[in-house]
Amino acid sequence: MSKAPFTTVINLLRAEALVQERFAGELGSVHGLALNEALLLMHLEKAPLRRLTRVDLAKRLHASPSTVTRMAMPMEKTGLVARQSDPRDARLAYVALTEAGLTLVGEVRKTLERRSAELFRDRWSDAEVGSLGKLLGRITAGELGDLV
Amino acid sequence: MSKAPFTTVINLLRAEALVQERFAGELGSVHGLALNEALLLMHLEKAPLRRLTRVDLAKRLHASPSTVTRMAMPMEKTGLVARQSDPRDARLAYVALTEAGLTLVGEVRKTLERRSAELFRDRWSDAEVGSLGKLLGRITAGELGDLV
DNA sequence: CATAAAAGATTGCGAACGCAAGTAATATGC
DNA sequence: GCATATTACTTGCGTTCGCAATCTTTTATG
Repeated sequence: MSKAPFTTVINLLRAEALVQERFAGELGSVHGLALNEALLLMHLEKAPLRRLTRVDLAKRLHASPSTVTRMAMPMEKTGLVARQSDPRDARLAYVALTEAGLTLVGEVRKTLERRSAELFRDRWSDAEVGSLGKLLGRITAGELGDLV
Repeated sequence: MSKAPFTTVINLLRAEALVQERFAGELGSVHGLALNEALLLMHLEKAPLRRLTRVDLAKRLHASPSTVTRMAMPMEKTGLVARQSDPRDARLAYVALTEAGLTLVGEVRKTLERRSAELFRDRWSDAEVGSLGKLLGRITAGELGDLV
């Protein structure tokens, strides 16, 4: 019985923690966003009408619907998202990306792309980065909401 | 300018979230531990005298010292860890693994190994799992506290 | 040797989160 | 057609966490 899967999972947890603390700082000071808020905006950007219901967002963010409700509240106040209702189903409350949100998410994406490149700048070949990304993608294969 | 690094980072975040929600449930119901608590015990297990100061634990867990203080409190009550002081430096308050903690962490490790194997059981070759683990390990290369 | 600086640990405070319960609207079954 | 179940969302409550301030102890500096 090999321990390779266990090692891989442990390394995954550690790598994610490192990335999170590397990215959170600049994301907050430059754009005033938490990492989860940035992901929320990026999911909206990729959604068909640039809007998603709270449960759909929750699934994509691996969060609870209540968390999404509370995350959307301040972002609605600052005008990044807007609340939309569905005329055919009054239960639905879409979180919709506004123009301001669309502008911001573009800048956020640039920041994240630059930071991501820095993460692999030393001692990583393009092939290695690509291979890692591909393997990681297979773990979440089948999930909806591709952010890239 | 390629977007491969960005894609890799996004996939890393998503994969970690998936793993966390896959593992947390069983870890809590079977062993009564959160994932972070399990990692804390495993770090102690690998430490020289099976004990670490709170700041050392904080670095290994990517958490703040105050978080470690608060995490250790209930685990001390349940007898998994014990508080030890250093006769040569009265500032230090070690978190030391007890016999009960040592026993538990062994079972926890078995659970995590089994779950990890399940994660890659379908559609993954041994070589792929090994390659993924190796690449992830390079992200956190240089950090102390190997858990495997 | 005295004073300053640094390090480890703890606590108050506020922010973020999940769960469970509750409300409102739609879907399903007889 | 009406009762029941399901779905979407929200809110109360408790838990967890980081930051900043504080205290104690050790180390550095003059």
